Amino acid sequence: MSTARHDRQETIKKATQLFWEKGFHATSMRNLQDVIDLRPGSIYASFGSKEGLFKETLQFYANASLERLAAHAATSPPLDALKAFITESVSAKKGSSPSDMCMLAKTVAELTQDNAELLAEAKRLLKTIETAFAQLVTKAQQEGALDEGREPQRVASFLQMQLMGLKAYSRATDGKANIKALIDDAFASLA
Amino acid sequence: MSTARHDRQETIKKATQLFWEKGFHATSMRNLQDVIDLRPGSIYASFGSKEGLFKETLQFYANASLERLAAHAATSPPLDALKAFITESVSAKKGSSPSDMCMLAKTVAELTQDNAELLAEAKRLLKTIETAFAQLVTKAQQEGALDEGREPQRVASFLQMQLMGLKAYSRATDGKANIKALIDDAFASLA
DNA sequence: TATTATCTTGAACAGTCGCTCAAGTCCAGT
DNA sequence: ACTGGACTTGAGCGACTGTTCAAGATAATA
Repeated sequence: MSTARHDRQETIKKATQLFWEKGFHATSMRNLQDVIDLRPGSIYASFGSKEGLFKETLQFYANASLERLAAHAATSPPLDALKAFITESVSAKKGSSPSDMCMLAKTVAELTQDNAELLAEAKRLLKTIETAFAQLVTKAQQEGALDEGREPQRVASFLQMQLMGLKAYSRATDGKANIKALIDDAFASLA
Repeated sequence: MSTARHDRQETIKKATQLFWEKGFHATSMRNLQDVIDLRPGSIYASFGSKEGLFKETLQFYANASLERLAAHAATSPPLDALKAFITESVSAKKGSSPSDMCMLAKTVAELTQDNAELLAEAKRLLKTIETAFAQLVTKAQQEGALDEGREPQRVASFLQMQLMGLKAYSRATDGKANIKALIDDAFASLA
């Protein structure tokens, strides 16, 4: 039975914060040791390598995103849930989240085939989120809130692309741009 | 009376390729030495530091982008030029450019305040490109190709955001997604 | 309390990082 | 051909990288 003296989930959470802020390469194991308050031996016993730990933080991040989306979907109609999720993702208050970027998109941007497994994992998780989008779009169509002629997968692609663009753009402009207006423009084509 | 034995522009070009592909942190000075075929002493005499060289590659990249846009604008109506520029930027054949991402967006995604000057420079260059977009939008309005009610700056923001999203999304899906369709969707709201 | 199994520690490893500088190479002017 | 000055070279600097492992600390069982 696991009798670890440190909470694994809590460790992953702290590591996620740091990796999300600084990216994979700019985060050193010594940074991590300080932040998660564990010495190398423990980290390597738990996660095997820097890559192993990073992979778990990616999954942790994606999971948290899916849960946020599900929470919106539980209380709002599908389209409203999607818009609320995207708005919340993009316009999170400065400082409340480690980076203005989506951690998965940031990872895909940063890594190359030198870290093929991590790159593939980030792509896979993005696809998972997109699938969740597509399911909500389908639900919206069944409820009559959206034209049935549109292919759900294509709409989901469009939304995912928009979300990536909005977050990247928001970061590039220090959030000074009129993000709300951009989101409205983006959703206009769905109305 | 520059009598340098190596062409400075050519050096910057090669460095741009490498930085664009691997990003700032993952590119080591030893990688650079091999690719641009210069020893440390020469590099530091010419560029001062890794940061100094990177800064020049950012400017080189932005300049090349502006020139591409100008070339389209010289032979096509403004809106067509914009769409052509974006299409070309996003759907460049795999392998022809070092990364599927925009180098400036990639840099903004990667860097933090630990490299404040480089981060600021990348943001500034993105803004420069956006201004060029806005000028073309204004021209389109003067020629009657676009509703005058729209604020050019807002349209330019929207386009910049779309471009960032398209490139990031294209990278995340290995170009397997129907990018053409996404571009059409993006431009649809301007028609 | 003694024993055992598990978890944690931190010094140390080989390798790489960005960078410097004395020595060497090259070429223009005489 | 020779000299003077600009340019290039590459060994090597101190600091830092991801990682290992023998030794120590801790909790559970007897």
